Amino acid sequence: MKENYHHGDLKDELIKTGLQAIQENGIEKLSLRKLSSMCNVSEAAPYSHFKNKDELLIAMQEYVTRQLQNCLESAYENTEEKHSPDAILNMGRAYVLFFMQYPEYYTFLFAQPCVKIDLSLNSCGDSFAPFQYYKEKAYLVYREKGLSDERIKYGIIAMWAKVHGIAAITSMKYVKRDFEWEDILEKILVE
Amino acid sequence: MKENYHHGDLKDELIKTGLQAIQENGIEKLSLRKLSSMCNVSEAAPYSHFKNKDELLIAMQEYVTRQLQNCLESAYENTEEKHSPDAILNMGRAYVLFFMQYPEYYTFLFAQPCVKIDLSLNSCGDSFAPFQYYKEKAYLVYREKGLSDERIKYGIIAMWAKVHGIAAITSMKYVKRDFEWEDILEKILVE
DNA sequence: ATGCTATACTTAACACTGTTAAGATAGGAG
DNA sequence: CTCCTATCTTAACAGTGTTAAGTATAGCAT
Repeated sequence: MKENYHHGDLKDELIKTGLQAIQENGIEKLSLRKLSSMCNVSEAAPYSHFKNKDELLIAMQEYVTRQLQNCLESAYENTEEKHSPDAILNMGRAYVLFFMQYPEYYTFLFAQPCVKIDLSLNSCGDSFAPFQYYKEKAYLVYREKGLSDERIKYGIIAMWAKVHGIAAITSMKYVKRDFEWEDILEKILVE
Repeated sequence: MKENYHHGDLKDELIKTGLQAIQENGIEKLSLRKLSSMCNVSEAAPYSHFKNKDELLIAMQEYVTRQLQNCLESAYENTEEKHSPDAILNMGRAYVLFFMQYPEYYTFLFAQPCVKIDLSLNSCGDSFAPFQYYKEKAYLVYREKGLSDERIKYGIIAMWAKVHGIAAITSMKYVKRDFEWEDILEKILVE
């Protein structure tokens, strides 16, 4: 029977239902065994597709990171003047909004010891892709302004700190919903 | 024997050696049983002092929060002109430095579902004490400048976002050590 | 079609986790 | 001294990640 053996798409289903479970109950409530039974599969089945739980979590993180990346890209593509500060603001909005839509993702992405985030300006390797993308686009904006490389570097990191800071705060539990993050973002991001 | 029964100070020792363990290996590697054996005590001993593991973690979080609070207070007390922007900058430095000294504390404090952080301006209840303190002192600074209450409110939250953002980034694993957070903080915090 | 083989799965077991129930100990109050 | 209460121990439970050994199936070669 196809019911039992050869699920066909278990690897993907583990990632997707795992992320579903995280959205609902947070990363801490997710166990490999519960996830397995959600997929109608025995407890050891995931080990055919992932070396261990961490490898599955990394795959899930990569999936989320790609989603976030897509949000940033479409935010950038939808700005008319791509070299204007609007580009930075729009991406910032997208970044914050992403973690407001999926508050559990913030902890999942950044509190787990898997994702590598590199903040040096000249990093191109295994950096956090959304920041990499953000950096490149922001560079174009700041360059248009005629800023020195030194100032651009500081500007980019400062911008990242502000955007990421708002995201960190908004995705915290017990943060009141009347938090006017969008106004604040506009005020501190555009200078 | 005093060796076995009536440890005498177990509650405090659990908190302190627990935090020691977190500093070294992070919150994820800390188990109640290992912690118990570190304190030369059986696995069920902590339950005489805490209802469950979460209650112990909350006590540990409160301990760390008090430490952080002390850092902020002495940073404020050590600024000559208490109503100048220097006060805000000094507290920001203290905040970031705290999480650079104990990088594991950031995840422990903010990724755990225990600490409540309330961001509305008029909150006085179970808010995050360091932010509460930060808010009060910053209010005095902004008031000195003659800003409107509306602008003060935004200013404070924006400031908090920037400081907390830098702290979030610096305490991430894989963040290069050449991250000039102090320069950046000075540039984005003083306006 | 048959048989082979690699892949995907199951079952059973292991060590470890948090937690609880029951009982043992010790220090202090009467 | 006796009893009481707080503090601790031992033993057990269910749940966790992980591994070893075995089973089933799909796809391939023959």
